[in-house]
Amino acid sequence: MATKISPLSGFPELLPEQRVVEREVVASLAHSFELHGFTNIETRAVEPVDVLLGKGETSKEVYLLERLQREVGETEHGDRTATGGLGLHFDLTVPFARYVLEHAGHLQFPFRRFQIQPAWRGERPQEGRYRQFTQADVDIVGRDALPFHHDVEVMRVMVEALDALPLPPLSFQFNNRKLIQGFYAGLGVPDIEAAIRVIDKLDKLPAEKVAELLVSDAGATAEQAEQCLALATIRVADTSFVERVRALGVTDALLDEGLAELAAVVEGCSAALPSDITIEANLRIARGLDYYTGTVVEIFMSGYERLKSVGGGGRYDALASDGRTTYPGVGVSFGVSRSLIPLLADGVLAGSRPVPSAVLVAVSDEGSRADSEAVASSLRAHGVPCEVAPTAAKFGKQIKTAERRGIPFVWFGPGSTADATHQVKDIRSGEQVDADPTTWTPPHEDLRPRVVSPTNSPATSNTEETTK
RNA sequence: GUGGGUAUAGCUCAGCUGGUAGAGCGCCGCCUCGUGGUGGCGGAUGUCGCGGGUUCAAGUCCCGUUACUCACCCCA
Repeated sequence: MATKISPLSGFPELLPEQRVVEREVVASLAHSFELHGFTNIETRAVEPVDVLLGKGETSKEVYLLERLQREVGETEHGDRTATGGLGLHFDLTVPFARYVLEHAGHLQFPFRRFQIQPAWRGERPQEGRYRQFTQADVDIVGRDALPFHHDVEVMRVMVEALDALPLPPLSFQFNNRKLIQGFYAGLGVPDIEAAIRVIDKLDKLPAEKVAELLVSDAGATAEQAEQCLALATIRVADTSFVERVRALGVTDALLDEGLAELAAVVEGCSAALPSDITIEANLRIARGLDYYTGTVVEIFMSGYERLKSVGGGGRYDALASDGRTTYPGVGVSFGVSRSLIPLLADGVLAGSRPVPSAVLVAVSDEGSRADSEAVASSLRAHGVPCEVAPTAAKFGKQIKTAERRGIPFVWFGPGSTADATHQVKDIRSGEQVDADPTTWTPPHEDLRPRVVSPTNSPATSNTEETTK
């Protein structure tokens, strides 16, 4: 009795041609991170529930693990949360914090690592929001202290890593928690935390409504609310925000520190290579998560603003703590699934072919299959991915087989050609030439499947326009 | 979790006021007896999501259910 097969909402699966894109992107990210000396780790898929729920983000819909065969003493429901039940991690930061504590004795600090793994959240799926998704995190964590220059460094690494990807133009929007907190403190806003949460709603609520909430929730005066909004509307692509903030007339030591840090981050990231990536100071960026203590960033993708951020992160002075030692960290995360799956669905990105083979070696008749296998071995010996035709069908059919699989070349051995030579045919152009199986190699761009942009969507044409 | 929409061939979908299922694309074959793509001709494929009800008769109407999907909420 066959079980009914149907898609599972929120658990996307890619076809081979799309998977080419994801693999290419992941490989490129890993390469970029490694260029900067970040080491890779992979943490287990599960964490104890109390670890998962410890870090403020209690609203996450954690998937709990349950075995079909329960062990003696295990209860059916209810106290799993309290008694060390297991759950799938919902991000890579919480497992990383746990990993740092667990292995602190074996790590060198500052510890620089990247992690590209799936995470799971039981929330309602939507475009760009899945129940299983892959993200790429890069972080630096120190013991007791982590100098500020690492904030600049890690953000720059992500700018460079994303700049190397074939994505629509991205925008990194930075802010600094010290700047906001210092400003609010200097201004005399009674409940700074509440004020930050309210300001974070600026893109959903109109300014007047936010001003009202600042008064009602954060205890601000109307004048203070106005000043908070004035701060939040500052958004510039250089360090001129410093003067604009000063012009608001608030003075505070923490504010000064935040201004200096944000300026350093904006300057440091802008100094990276020429690119399609926009760097901005956007003083309304707050990030709801309350463990951020300094630099904060959100990343947006041109043409895909509806996805909200495709990445984000920042500084957390207490990423992890074992009671005696505190481990501050700074890092940023990029949503691989969130950004790639919509781009694949829209045809903005695609794989050049669904199979690795660059060559299909034709088979004249089943009696000579070994000859074809030998040709394939010669090609593989110098790194040309290839496969042998599945049947000794008519050559026209074998060529069609190659075409359907996106394989650009068909190889004909001596037994198949009029003058008994080895020949290779580019089935796109139809050109067929003599070739030596021990040395022939396809053009570099045909050697491996690669990422292509099949449609001229708004997102990709923006790429051309914004290139200076 | 709340509200809306949808469910028919591998894919995209049509199928009116009920009368035992269709198109395009794709696929296979032939025209062309070992070098594809264009063209022509021919062919195969469906428990019409699932369960129940009304009816002489249900893809179509009613009820239920499941899945998918969109919006709200929240985030990568």
